[in-house]
Amino acid sequence: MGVIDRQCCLPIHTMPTQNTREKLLDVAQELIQRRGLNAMSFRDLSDSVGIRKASVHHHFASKTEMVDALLGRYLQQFGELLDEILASRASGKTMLKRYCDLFVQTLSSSGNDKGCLCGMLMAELLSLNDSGAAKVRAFLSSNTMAVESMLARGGEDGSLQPNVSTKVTAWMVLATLEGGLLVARCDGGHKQLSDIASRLIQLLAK
Amino acid sequence: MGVIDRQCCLPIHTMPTQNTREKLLDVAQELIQRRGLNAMSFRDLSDSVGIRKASVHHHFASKTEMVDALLGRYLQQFGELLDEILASRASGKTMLKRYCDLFVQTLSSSGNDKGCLCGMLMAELLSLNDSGAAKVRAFLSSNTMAVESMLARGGEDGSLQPNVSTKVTAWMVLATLEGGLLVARCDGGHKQLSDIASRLIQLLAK
DNA sequence: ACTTGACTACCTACCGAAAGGTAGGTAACG
DNA sequence: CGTTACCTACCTTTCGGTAGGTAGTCAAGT
Repeated sequence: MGVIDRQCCLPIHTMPTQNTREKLLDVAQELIQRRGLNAMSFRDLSDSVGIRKASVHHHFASKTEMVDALLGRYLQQFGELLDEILASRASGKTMLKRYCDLFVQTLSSSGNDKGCLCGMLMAELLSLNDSGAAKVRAFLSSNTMAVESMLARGGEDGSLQPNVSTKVTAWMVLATLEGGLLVARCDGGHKQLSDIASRLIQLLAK
Repeated sequence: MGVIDRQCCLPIHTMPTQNTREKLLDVAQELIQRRGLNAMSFRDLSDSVGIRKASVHHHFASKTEMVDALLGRYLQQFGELLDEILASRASGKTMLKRYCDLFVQTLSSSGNDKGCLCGMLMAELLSLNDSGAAKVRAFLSSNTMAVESMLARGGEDGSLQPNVSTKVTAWMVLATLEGGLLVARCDGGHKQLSDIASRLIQLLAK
């Protein structure tokens, strides 16, 4: 009762546990997407959330464990976005457009500053533990599977070339978007990524 | 005369100055391509080359200055490779294949471990100084210009679609290769990147 | 021919800051 | 009374970077 949080002026102990943990993950994700894993520290997290650095260890025993937890959450959230697209009755081409928009929005909603979480971590793969690296690979796998479905759908409904429904093409689409995000982030911004995605779809359609 | 280098058993002062500096850049490039900029330290460099950490500062005043010098060297070397491809009398499609091979070879010659130097640094862009960031952008610019030339050439000689000779398509090609390198490095290796590149060229050709 | 002084390429020893992480305590909740 | 969510205080290691010294090279001056 008498103890007041200096930051938000609400009684500390009335705040649900999950909030701080989720906030830490939010900040961690933000920082990794902007600066990269090795340019982010526990001090950055604790300062942003308003707790002490040591208290972060109450939620995550180590940095690698935190990244692992972050990847778990991210995989689930991204999986839901993929399912949402795949569950619609849109054409394959429209699905692919919506999928590309996920990447464009990452850039346009952040002042052209954020990369893909897994894209950043792919570059810093050797700083991850086995579980973290496996989750990054799981991200790649679930994405290519989703894209493959879209390509197959597009081949059936006539919105995309029928013969592009291959695993390799799905990998190519993912590579283009991940690379495009990386490139556009440090050069032409979301407009550039949007152009790249349009050109990609155009090639797969005609 | 009497003073002997512990490492190579050659008189220290008969060894040309440039060697140590170049060796440091070699090791730095290797480490950045494998682990990333922020996972590499001056101690890593000095240990690999066989001098003391403080002596690295004799060659490079700071870490950012070292990365800047590394990027300068890399830009020049990569520029020569691009010129070599563009100066040949091959078809546009063949040129594009050779260009893609530059990325595939990075992976296949390193046990699927190395990424593109500028690809890694694009992810860690905020850890660079202004000059370094400018050089990364110069890398992107010179690459897209080169690819654009290849696409134009391919449009003329009939080996590629005539209407793909746009800046946007060149950006797309670069994005696919940078992203493909990133993806293949942590999943399917050089074979996967080779497949992605083949599929890309196929789309641009037919 | 001999000395001088600038220069190069290292060295040892050290600095403050920041990193990830630990130990042990406290206050509220159920 | 145990659990949760924090705290202060402190640890070791590593980071980029600095100060100051030493041995050898080399060209100019006398």
